[in-house]
Amino acid sequence: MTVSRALNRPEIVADDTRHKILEVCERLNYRPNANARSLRTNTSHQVGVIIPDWRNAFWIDVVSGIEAVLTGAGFQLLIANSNEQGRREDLQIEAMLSQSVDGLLIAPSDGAPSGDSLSRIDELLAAGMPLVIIDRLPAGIANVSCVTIDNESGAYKATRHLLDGGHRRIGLLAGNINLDTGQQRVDGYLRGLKERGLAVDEQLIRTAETNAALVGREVGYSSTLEFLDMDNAPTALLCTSNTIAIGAIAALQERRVQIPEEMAIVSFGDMEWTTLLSPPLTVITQPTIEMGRQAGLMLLEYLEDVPEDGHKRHRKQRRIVLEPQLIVRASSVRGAAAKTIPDD
Amino acid sequence: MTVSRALNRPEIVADDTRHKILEVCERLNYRPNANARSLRTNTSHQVGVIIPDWRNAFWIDVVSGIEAVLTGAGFQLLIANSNEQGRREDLQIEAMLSQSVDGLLIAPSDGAPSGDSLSRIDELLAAGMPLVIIDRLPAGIANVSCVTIDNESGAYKATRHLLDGGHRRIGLLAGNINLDTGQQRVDGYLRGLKERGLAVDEQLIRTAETNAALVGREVGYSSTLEFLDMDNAPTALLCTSNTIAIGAIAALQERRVQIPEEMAIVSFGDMEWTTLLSPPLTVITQPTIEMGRQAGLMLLEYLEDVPEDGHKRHRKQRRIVLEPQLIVRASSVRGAAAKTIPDD
DNA sequence: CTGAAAGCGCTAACAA
DNA sequence: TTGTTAGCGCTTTCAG
Repeated sequence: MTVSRALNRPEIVADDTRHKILEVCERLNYRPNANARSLRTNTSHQVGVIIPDWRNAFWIDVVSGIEAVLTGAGFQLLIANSNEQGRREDLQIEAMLSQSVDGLLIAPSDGAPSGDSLSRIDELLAAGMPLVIIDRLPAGIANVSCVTIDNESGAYKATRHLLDGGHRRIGLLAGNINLDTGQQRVDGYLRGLKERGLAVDEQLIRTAETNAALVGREVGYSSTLEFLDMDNAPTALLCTSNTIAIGAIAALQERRVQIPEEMAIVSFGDMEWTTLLSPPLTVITQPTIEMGRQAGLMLLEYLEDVPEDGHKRHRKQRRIVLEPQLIVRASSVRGAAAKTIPDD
Repeated sequence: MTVSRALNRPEIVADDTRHKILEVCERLNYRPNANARSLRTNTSHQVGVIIPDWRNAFWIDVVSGIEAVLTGAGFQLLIANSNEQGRREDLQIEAMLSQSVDGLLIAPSDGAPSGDSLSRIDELLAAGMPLVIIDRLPAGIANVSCVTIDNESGAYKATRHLLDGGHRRIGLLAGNINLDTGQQRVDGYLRGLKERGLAVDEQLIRTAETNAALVGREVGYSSTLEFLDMDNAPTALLCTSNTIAIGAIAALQERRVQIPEEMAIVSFGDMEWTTLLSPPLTVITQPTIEMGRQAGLMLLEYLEDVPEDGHKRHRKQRRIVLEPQLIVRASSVRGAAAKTIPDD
């Protein structure tokens, strides 16, 4: 039918024909079938987004950034939660390919030591699928475009801030160091210590097996209790995630440890409630929404880079690293007013 | 090809043929095209979920509940965020129908006084589309299955709790009363007062135009300041949402008002951080995940009610109302230990 | 500018 | 048990 033309490129159809068609469509409540169109054109205007944990506000913010960019450009989002399980991530990639998504935004899960989904990601790249990796960059994959946050820098800033406050023993509640993001935070902490010529006490570094929220809380709680029981307890705590901080604060409150007098505390991730605590929490804010936006924009470039020549163009790989900021509040400084530390 | 058979109903295919087929599929990295299948079978194994604000943990929890049930049953979720805008909601329903989703789960937005999406919902029902409404039930629609929370009861429990604590002037920071949920919370508050024969002071009831998170915070903040400036200020606050509570607490802290001595506070919605506040926050917990689960299960019933007779079966409408619980913490009682008030 | 024909990848129905 | 045919609703190509 000419109907298709009228709907897709109205300009090449005679005015009155077009009006007639549109009117009839309206009356019949006609709705084009997206599946048929996708089948024919091999394009779906859908983009798959795979995140490891959507109960975590961090990821929701990232997705918000992605959404702002991508739905504005006419794409629909298919959002999947891998739950930090490589197997699930794999299945979800599979499902999205079946839906013939036009592109993919993936934050790789920490699971799957099998490396299964890593090789899948390589396959995707080889096949020319528009793909941008978010936040985490597993060691195994190369030549991929990504948007990440400089975790090393964030941890370094936080550590330096605590050292500047006179702390010499800083407990590090690191998350999952199997993740590059986790390891980088440890690195930043170590750099801070090294810069001041301080020795590293391995006992002050605690890690977790996974980034799952519940586990984070539990690890924050129990590790903090262990710290408090040490002969030579730390005087400051650096929590590498919000959930860890929640557990840590719960432990401190339970033991009636004064913050910041007896224990200073800094955490990754600013939340709406961090200013409500007594004292308000010093944090390293992560540009989550911005990370999503940038990743969306980057993907969009690939998406709009139409393969006119029949097959996938060879694309330049791009990397963006976003800088986190330290926001100093009372939890880490005696009598301090809140202020933002500018970037170096 | 017989391939289709081997993949979909392996049992009706000879063993060796099947093995051969599967092996070849593996080797070629074959992936069935979901669009083609949907086109042919008119079923997509996709379910659309439309929520008003995914930056709000409330809705994310609801979606988690839905996901647990539906992905377990082999359905993929299409999640859309209407941002409380009726127009967007409308477009999203439209888009989902285009994708030929098998069913729809909708939390209607408070926008669109046009009633446009209301009539759309009626259309969907008339067309026999499996549909379950979540959390909110706009006045205009009838004969629809839904899962909601008893907001009236929640507000009533909270009010009674405060009255039992000796409070006689309770400020109500109501959200958007254009929403049935908002109005019900006001009703529960009024019932509490009435039961004790107390007069209602309209000045103590503040409402907002929308449920957007930022607005909630702002309204909580400014209304609380106004309360504090009254000659006859309330001695207790009932916040109908978390975001409102955040604003209210910020205002109280700013004015150095002692909680609960000078102002008791109760809020809807338990969050991971509510116990970290000083004092910990008394809340009405809403069974969000359970609401999602129940809605998912309800939809699943419709989905599995296969239209063998060729067209949509006339289905019984069902309604589930979930009961919220009051968790008493120190923010509403002097020197109280935390405890849960059992249902009546 | 509009119509006709073919085919995207799949499955339902029927035939072998 | 397997192969064949047709057609889901759309767009593309080629004729009119």
